Amino acid sequence: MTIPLHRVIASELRQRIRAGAIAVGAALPSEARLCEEFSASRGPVRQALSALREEGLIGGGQGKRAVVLDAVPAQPFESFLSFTRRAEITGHEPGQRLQEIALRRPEPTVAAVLGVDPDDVVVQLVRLRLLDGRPAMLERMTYVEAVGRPLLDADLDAGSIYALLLDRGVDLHSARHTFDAVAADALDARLLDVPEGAPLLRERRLTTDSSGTPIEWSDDRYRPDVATVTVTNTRNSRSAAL
Amino acid sequence: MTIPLHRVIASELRQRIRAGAIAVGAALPSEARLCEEFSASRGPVRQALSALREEGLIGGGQGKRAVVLDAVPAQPFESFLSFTRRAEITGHEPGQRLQEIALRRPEPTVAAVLGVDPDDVVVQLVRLRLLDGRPAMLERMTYVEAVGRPLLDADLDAGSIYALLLDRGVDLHSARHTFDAVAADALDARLLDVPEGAPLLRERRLTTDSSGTPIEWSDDRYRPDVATVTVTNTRNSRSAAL
DNA sequence: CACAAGAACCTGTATCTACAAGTCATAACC
DNA sequence: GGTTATGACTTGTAGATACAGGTTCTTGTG
Repeated sequence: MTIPLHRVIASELRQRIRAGAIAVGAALPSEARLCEEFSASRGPVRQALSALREEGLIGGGQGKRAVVLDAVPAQPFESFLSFTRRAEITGHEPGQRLQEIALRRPEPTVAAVLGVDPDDVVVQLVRLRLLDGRPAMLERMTYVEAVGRPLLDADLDAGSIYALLLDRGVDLHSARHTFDAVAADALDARLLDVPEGAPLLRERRLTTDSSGTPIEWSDDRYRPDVATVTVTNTRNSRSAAL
Repeated sequence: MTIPLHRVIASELRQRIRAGAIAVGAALPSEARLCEEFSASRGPVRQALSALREEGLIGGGQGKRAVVLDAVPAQPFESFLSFTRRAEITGHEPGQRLQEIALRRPEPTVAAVLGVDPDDVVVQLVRLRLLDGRPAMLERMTYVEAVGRPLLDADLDAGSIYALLLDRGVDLHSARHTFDAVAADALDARLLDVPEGAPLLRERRLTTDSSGTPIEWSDDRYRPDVATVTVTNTRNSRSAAL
């Protein structure tokens, strides 16, 4: 399993930036230097720089050397999808309490979003997520039957559903997240321990496989004191992290 | 002013996808075909496909042809930054009412974020943004003096500050947006016409030039019924739009 | 000394070539 | 008939080369 050269270069540069070997505000070595250093042609070097640019780590312009904008990159795919990973990275103790899991026919709107027949069954679950033992987020998830059925037999208080699905070879490829603000309803208020009507950050998420077939639809509500979304965009790109 | 070939290819493909000439779920032509069609080598073609991938428009994998995931791309940089552009794209009539513009010394926290001395002056303004004549967003912006001073003489009820700054050659390059939910305070409630305590989507934004020097700090609060943030991420990338 | 011209350097764009590695449909085989 | 192998096709990676266009420092001139 050989790692592509452009990934090696990107990782190395990321590490130097994170470690402070190249300070924020300082310029990276020129492409020519990097080519020498890694014994590579300009192709892989530019691919690596392009990746860092997408992550919001570096900026620059034609004729100018690339400049370090930030030492902490937006986190990669897994951490964006997984509450558990995110908690680990930020040094908190993740936890969860399953409230309900059910096999039922979806509401028409949910069926439409997932692209399934309203007469087909789906797997729905409600789970309270904890950080260091305190309520942080309430998730209401709906899975298409093929993907969700194995969840009925799994220990969902144990850890990350995302990791579990990856283990089973489910092709989680892309996700569209929509964020807005809502007032806490009765269930939110009780489980998240906030007053009814308190502002919550809502994330609605549609996850699809690599051919675009929907797999999961979720409505997650965060206490705003424990989670924010961060999006970084430069002139030709965007990049985000929770 | 010649437009780079890879941009031409990307625009053309984007247009075909938006127009439905290539349906959602269908496969794009192979790279070899696109090379023939645009009389290009694989370089520009792959650059174009990579751009569409970043936007969440297409997906795919090694050996497989690229597949259309979505007909509506996350909008590019300008629209992410500019309320005015965004409104135009979505077919609404943007408007604004300047509440206040002032030259004053910043609070310590704001000074720290912008990297200016607390004894330096900054330009602060409060503006209510409207969609089709109805209150949609309240923005509280702080500019470093060099950039903000010209704003004192400009007609800020006329249109986009972003466009105005670009005209003056200000190097707006990248921005970091942080989203969360807050309860409306007294000023929010009065101007946005919502009850005090109602949930609002808050965007805090730090805009920098291409060398990473901060230019603007802003606290924008949206009525959640008029704005959501959408983030699309695929296995190796992230991309976002309001 | 100030300013302008030039050289050196850097990134952006594009082409051609070659091979590795994954997917898919067809054909041959048991 | 079902299963496996083969081959065509496709994308991913990497190299070498060339030139355009922007930035920056240096040098020479008024």
